[in-house]
Amino acid sequence: MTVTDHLLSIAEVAERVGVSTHTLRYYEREGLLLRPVGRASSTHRRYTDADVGWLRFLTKLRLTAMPIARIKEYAALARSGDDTEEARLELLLRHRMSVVAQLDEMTKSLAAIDYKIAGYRERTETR
Amino acid sequence: MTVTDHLLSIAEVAERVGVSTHTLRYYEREGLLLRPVGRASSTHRRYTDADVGWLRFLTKLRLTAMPIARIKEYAALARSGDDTEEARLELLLRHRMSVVAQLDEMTKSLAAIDYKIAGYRERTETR
DNA sequence: ATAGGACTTCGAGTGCGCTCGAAGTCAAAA
DNA sequence: TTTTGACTTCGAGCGCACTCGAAGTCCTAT
Repeated sequence: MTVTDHLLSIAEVAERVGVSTHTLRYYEREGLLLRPVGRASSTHRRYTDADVGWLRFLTKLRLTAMPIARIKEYAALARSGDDTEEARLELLLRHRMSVVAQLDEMTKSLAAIDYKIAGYRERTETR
Repeated sequence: MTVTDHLLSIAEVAERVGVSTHTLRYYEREGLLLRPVGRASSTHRRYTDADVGWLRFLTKLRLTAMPIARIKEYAALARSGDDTEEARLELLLRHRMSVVAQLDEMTKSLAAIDYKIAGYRERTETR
């Protein structure tokens, strides 16, 4: 918390991170955040830049199909201190394998789709 | 239907296509197939090579996150004859855009994950 | 001071894509 | 011929990740 911290409302964070305010509250309920979100006057949430940074990373994990439960594990490790760094690294490395596999499958599927498209193109343009 | 056709049971198709027999029946119920699956003795399904080919392509559409409903549209077009080829081409082209976008987002996410991994590596290996 | 809108919690509802189970039928091997 | 196990239909159930709505509270601008 330095002087340069912008504390953001939930709506501002939703816009910056690209999810709904409902989803932000859901993630918090599920224990996916690294620490309790600050509150203005003990009710309205106030997010730090660090919170936003983590949420942005979280959305990348989701985008690469990491289940909520796995992200929860990762967040729990991160909350448990520095001696869980190795475990976190291993978790990310395992996830990395899955992402590479997904990219590979998608790329192969794209090739099949392109092949089909080429077929239609031939028959459509020769008309 | 040539002499060289291997008619396959649902279990054999499930194995070849990489989905469960339950899923195969579900796809059929949902109207995702191009034509009625043949039957042995009017009960047990018998799939042709063409059926398997379509199912393989169908799984690639699913793998690239095309919703069941869109696949249903595509199959309906394909069933409606040759004059829907242009419409099918457009559908596939639109889907292609989405696949490319997904690949791009995934690749960017992978970069973020790799960046995080590199950070852990530094701190873990310098110990 | 007051109005209006953004925020709060909490539980319930939704949509998608399967996945399962029951109850029964069929067919290939011994 | 009998048995075993793969097949059939049908409707219901499930898991995931949100998404929504109700009912109430708080902040900001006028």
